[in-house]
Amino acid sequence: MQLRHLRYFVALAEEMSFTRAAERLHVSPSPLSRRIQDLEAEIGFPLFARDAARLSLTAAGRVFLTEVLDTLGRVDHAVDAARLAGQGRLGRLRVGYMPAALTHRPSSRSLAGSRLRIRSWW
Amino acid sequence: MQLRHLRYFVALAEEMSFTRAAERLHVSPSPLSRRIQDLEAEIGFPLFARDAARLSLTAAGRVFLTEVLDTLGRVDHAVDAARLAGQGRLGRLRVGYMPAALTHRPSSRSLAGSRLRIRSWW
DNA sequence: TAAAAATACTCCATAGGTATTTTAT
DNA sequence: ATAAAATACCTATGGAGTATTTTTA
Repeated sequence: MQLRHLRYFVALAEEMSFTRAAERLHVSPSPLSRRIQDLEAEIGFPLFARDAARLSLTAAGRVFLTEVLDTLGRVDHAVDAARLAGQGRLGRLRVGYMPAALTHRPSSRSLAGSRLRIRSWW
Repeated sequence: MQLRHLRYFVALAEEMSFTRAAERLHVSPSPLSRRIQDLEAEIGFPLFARDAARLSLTAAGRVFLTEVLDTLGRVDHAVDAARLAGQGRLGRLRVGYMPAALTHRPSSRSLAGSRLRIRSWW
């Protein structure tokens, strides 16, 4: 499986038309059709239902779309985060659990000495 | 960028040797070397430092490794989740915020009628 | 000098384009 | 009959293998 296949899938799922999705991807409908078939063959189940000339996502396809959108977003994020780290603008991020933060907003003072800043709260 | 490149990167980052990583990937060291170069050229910054015949990850490379491992895990998860959905064994998952759950374990009764079950708690 | 990585060169697999056929409206 | 998708066929690009060179310990 290649990222290209996933991007083709997203375009088709969002456009729901091989013709329009192909335009958006700057390829002709033919390779798009085959890449989608390749993808479905590889994962072993259909992502689209082609019955009655109307394209629709299968139940599996709907879940796959959600997951794939998340995955593609993370690919971009991986590059961004690595670039920032390379520029020294991002260190290791430690994620912890802070019971008091569930009810009280931490003071800026408690973050002194780190590069962390409070950007949002509820 | 292709998933293949990311898998090659992970293998090399974990083995820290083109020779060993190539074995693990069942390819020869030559294409591995070029795919890594391709990847670095594409993202625009080096992931490995090759100085003094000793391979090491750059700061950017360390962050990229973390992010990419997460991404690759999500690709697998996307397929698994979609397959389950196709078999009718997974519906839409709604994630919410439940204040009481922060201090009290929800009763099984409160989940009656759904397919949700309590699998772990703290 | 030995071992590992990079490079040169060739071959093959995968992806894309165009033309054509099929299918449903 | 028309429009969209699938298929056939050919071409082109990207990836892999082998052989060779470079580099460093």
